[in-house]
Amino acid sequence: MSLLSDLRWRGLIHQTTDDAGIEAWLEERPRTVYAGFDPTADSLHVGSLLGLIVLRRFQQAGHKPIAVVGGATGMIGDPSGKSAERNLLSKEDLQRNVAGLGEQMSHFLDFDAGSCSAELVNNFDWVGPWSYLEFLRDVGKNFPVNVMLAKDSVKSRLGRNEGGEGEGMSYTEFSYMLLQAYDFVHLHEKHGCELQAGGSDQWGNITAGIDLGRRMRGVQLRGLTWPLLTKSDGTKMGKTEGGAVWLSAERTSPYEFYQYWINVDDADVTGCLRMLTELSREEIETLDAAREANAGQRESQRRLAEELTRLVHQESGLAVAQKATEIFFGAEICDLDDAQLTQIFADVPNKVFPSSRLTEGDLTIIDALVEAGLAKSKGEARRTIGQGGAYVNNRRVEGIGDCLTTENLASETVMVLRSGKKKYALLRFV
RNA sequence: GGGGGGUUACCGAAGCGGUCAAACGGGGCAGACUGUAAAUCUGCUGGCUAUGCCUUCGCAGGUUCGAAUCCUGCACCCCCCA
Repeated sequence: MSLLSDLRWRGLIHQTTDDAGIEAWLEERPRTVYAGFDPTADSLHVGSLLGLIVLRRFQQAGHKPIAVVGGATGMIGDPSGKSAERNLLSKEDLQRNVAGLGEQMSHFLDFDAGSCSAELVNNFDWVGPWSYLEFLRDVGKNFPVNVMLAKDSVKSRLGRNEGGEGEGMSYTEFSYMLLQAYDFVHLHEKHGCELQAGGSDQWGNITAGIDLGRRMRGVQLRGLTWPLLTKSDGTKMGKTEGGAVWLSAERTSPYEFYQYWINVDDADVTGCLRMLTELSREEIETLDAAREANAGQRESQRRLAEELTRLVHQESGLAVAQKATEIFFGAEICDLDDAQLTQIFADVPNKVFPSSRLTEGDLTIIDALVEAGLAKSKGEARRTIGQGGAYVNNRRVEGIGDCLTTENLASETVMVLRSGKKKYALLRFV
């Protein structure tokens, strides 16, 4: 199957500049494709995962991917899809963020693959040296304002302003598309890049680049967009109450990441499997059929979580996430050492006690629940235990007045206390 | 300025001298069920050194053996008349 028909089947094609010809054009010989990434944070999140995966697929099909980090454009702020003016980031913040993103991308793209090696570039490198006058003369000259005003990203902001709502748009944001358009021309010149891919909200910026290429250099560039990753209820994929789901283990632990995908709705899971994983069409169709027959099995979600966690956090991260899942959902805790427990429960509040309290029988489970913050008062702790909601190392506590002893240690110095289904605390005895 | 009504636990709302740590509903917590879903069902829901003790019904006093409940003053809110 050709790359493009695979992408189509996966639902990754929203629009192309050349529906009829682009498939053959891609089959003809290896091409160079680029996608941009916003350096608004030092880590990518699920929102930008799709871009990485699309580039990865292009590379697997023998094309050369270029990931552009918007060190320059990030200073301006892309108005596409935004209702209000963006806050500008400082140069230093951007530099740090760009470095962070590069590291993450290395897990998705192969930077050492001969002629189709991936490249990571920062558009600050070529935008920075421009002087304002030069830019206006060489680039700005090619942008008819009436065309710019017709772009959706601009029209919606101006329209809102007339109605008295929204904030309109600054000249700075208005200029954003010139910078991104010029990126495309630059990449064509220096890297032979002829195709820009992006989310569907990037269409206006992509076509601006194509127009600029034609005007400045008389070349034919191409564009392709993927649909925005949304859930069946219309909200964005990759958001939790706690904020975005990040790709860095520091911001979103492998366990949380794994859990996010395990919990994807039935209605959304097939789309995620197609768009985000590299499972074959046959495998995905088998999963779909299995899910329709017995949704409770949730094999689809499990595979999705597994594939993505492995891709983002490698085999080791997946193993930790799966072990943590097993434990967080009730498996009795045994045969683990301090280091493993500390890692699995890294996100859980922990409390240190002198070990003498264990040997002297000075620590009742009631006190432990209160001191570890799992109960607001001793009364509440008593109630929880009485109702069968307290667990030590995932084994239900039977006696209300019981004391903890060294017998209860799960490993050398650690004990795991739990209240209810999910509230955990780690007790460390030193 | 005059008259009336209100202020109860996380929220809403009963209670009108003892049986009130305070009905009921929501929320929250725990349990069962289940697909780590939705719905449903059950229990709990001020604190403690715990068959008892302490603190809570706008605030401060008072009456009474006994007050969330009665009286006085204060604060805030709502309505009606000027």
